[in-house]
Amino acid sequence: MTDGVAERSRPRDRILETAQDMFHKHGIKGVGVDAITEAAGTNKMTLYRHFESKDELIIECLRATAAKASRIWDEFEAQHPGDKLAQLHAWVHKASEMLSADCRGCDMANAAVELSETDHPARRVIKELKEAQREKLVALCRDAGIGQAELLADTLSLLLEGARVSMQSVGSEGPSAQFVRMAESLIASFRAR
Amino acid sequence: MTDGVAERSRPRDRILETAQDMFHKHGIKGVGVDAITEAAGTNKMTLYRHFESKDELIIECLRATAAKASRIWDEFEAQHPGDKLAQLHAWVHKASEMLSADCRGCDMANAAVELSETDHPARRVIKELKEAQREKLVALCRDAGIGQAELLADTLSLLLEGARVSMQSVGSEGPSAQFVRMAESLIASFRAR
DNA sequence: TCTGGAAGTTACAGACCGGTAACACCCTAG
DNA sequence: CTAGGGTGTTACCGGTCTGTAACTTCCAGA
Repeated sequence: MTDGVAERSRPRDRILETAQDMFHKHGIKGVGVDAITEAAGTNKMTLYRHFESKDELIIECLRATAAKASRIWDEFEAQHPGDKLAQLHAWVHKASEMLSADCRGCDMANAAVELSETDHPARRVIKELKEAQREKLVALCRDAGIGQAELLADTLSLLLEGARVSMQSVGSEGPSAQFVRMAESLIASFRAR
Repeated sequence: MTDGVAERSRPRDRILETAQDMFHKHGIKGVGVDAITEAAGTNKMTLYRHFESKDELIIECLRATAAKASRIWDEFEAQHPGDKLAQLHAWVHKASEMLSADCRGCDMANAAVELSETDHPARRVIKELKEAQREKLVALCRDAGIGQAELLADTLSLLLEGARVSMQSVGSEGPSAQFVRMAESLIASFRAR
């Protein structure tokens, strides 16, 4: 009984995609490898032929998620070629879209919360990927002609990160409902300097 | 071999305090009841005589944590009686203090991330406690004479929530390092309106 | 001193976890 | 047609988890 994800692609790809989805929905510690392989229409042995451990699978999932996010940035560039300020507004808009009612937040941040062991191999990967995303946002702000680009980028980052975690504790009617308004007025005030 | 927490208080109190500490440090799913009772200098049977399940213990821990946070607000009032604006700045200062290097974030937010089951009994408690905290911050902003009190309170909430989760993924040198600066200039700009 | 309840101890049930071994199968490249 | 690699199947290992049963020990209050 294969589910929606289990198209006739290669087992490794099905496992990776299914694991991303299940880790996102149920958390990393909330889903076992048996459940992943079953949902992917395969079995545990095949998983362990392609990934040396569950931790490795977690890391690959995080990298894949980051790669998907990176593709969204390419869309911003395609939709507003050269117009960095428009791309920044597109970022705000896209971010607010992802704050839908059943939002489960950022996979990397959630993983950092769940994997509390300070020496967990996924932690350095999370840090690397998050730092890369931060650099991209800083560059976008800078190229959009904003003076204190780092400060704006960091503020927007914290607002989004906070909105995603707030949604999970108080729901979509909480503080996160005002995210767009906060972000837009922030950008306006930074531009006015 | 009793540890630091295991003073000669009653077992229930020791369990509650130890569980708070261990849930905070290692996460809810990262610590079992056996480990809690051992660290509390007691045993599993005693735990289950005082708490009907691990879920009940989790909920009691969250309530206790919220009660501790509430006591900090009393300190603000004691330190700056009647001066709500000073209390708001004290809130910012206290929040930044808690963003120390090994910060593990907000217990309620972390629990919401870990307990992904939508019908988990702790989720409604988390929502209630978080909404109460939000109301307190809104009231503080309003009493400090700020016009758009709800918006400021929600923005500060998201910034703090974001800072706490950001610390866990990128560390204390990330965006959260600018939290005080962001919060203070936010308050200033709201007061200028 | 006696007694009753709280707490400690040991053992266990039943489920799930990550990970592995041994073997059967199928499908494609040569 | 055949050989071999990728895949599926079943069973298993040792460990951990929440939760319970049955029993013993301790201690405070009458």
